[in-house]
Amino acid sequence: MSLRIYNTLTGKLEELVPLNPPHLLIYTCGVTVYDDSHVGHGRSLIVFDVLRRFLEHLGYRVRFVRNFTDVDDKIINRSKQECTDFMTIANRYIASYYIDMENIRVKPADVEPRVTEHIQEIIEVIKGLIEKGYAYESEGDVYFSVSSFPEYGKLSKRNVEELEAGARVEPSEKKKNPLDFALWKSAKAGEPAWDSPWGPGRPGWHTECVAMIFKHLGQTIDIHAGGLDLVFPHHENEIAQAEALTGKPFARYWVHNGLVTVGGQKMSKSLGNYITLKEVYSKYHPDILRLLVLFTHYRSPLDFSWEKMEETKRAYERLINALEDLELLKKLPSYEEKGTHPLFESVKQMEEGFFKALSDDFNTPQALATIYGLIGELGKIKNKAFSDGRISRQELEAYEFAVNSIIRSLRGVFGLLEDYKPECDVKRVVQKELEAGTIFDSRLVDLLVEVRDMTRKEKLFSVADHIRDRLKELGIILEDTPAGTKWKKQ
RNA sequence: GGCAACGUGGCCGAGCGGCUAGGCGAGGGACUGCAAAUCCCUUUUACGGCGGUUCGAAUCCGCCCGUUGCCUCCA
Repeated sequence: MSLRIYNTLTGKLEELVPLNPPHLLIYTCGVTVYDDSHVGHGRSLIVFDVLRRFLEHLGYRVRFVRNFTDVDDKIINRSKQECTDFMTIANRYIASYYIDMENIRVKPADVEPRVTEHIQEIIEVIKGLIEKGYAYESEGDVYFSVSSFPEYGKLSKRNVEELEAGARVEPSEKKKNPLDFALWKSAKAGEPAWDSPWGPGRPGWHTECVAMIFKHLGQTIDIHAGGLDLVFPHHENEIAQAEALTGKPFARYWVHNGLVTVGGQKMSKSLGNYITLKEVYSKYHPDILRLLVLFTHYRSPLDFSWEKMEETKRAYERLINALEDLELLKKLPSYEEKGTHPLFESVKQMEEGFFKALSDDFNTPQALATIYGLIGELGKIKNKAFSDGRISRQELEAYEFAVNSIIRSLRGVFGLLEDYKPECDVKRVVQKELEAGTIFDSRLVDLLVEVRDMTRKEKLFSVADHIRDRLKELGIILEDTPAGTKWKKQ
């Protein structure tokens, strides 16, 4: 199986053919570390994390690089506000980023380079561009000359004349052309600076990715990924520099994820409508954000709301219930039945559908639909077993087979259910909170459930209901099933 | 203004020439001591508007309307 994916460069769906199979080189533009990451960053990180896992699943030997922009105007401004140096700010938010990534279950990249550790490589790229006549020095700055690169605009489908007409770029007498962009910025007083052939200064934004890709991946990579808002000018400018310098294609496939909106408007720092990842995972299990992201096709806009988080949470609970119910079904008396259960075939179809959907432009919503189709079938088996008060061995085996298949698919590729263990999940969470001193011991809940079951057998329902009500006030939900009482948090 | 997307049933959201996507919500039923959970049934001209191509269009083409993104830093 291979992947057909939309390439921004060609505007078409294309079959992914790596340059040197089975090796696959992926670069994704990481974050600028001047503040906490928000849901918009989270979506991009989750999407490409899952894409990477899927490609690994397909058998590619993926080398995945994601950078940190750790020096730029916003970081410098922030450091001025706080009367500290830019590195303090960068290090603080890199640490914050790692906490976020752990909490939303995004795997670390194979290489996570920082701009400030690649100044020399960046200078080499700029020197090369000047030598070849694509860039020029001007009063300590260095600019890329857009008019020297005829293919400029090919990624974002713009032409230079239109850009010039609508240019909102501040006119600068240092530039020959308003569209020219800075490769090197001369240092102003009090700003971080590195020595260079053009005097002290720091790199412009777009060169860093080129230099880091050359160093860690090579001159031509397979996939270059990022948010849709990076297409222009960032990725356009990367292509111009890299291809001007090497004369080779820079990236074979350009993959961009759609943006996160709030009330239809782009989530962004400047609009102030952002929600940090920390706020999200302080309220919800990390899987729920992942599920929300994966329920939308990666190229569509995703409108974030807390209502949608609640909806997704309910959908997630339905999934978890279906998995957990295996343990309840095991407690029922079983009997022998002839033949193979048809569910085995459904599981096979689900798995095929799941991977087929992902192969078709990474259609995660379609892949989830196959999973939920199977969950419906599991519900039917459970319903029948509970009303019969028993289950056939064949059904139980088929159910377990299905559960294992769902877990394998969701855990391996989607990065969901990482901490899921049947029967232990809720208790583990409660135990964690116990250690934090915010809740009681799960063994005490077990005890109360046991006592309540005794009162129910004696038909002392008012006592049983009182226990259930009081536990509910404490955030513990009891559910009576034919196979016994189960409890969960919240 | 230029460029690029998008407009699907109560809401969200796949599909992109013929075959019930899926999720959430709502109503009814089964089950239950009562709940919860679960399943079943219903939500039976869903595809912005108007034309066109076709045996057949949500799906292709044209125009119009509306929303958004990019054109400045941005995942």
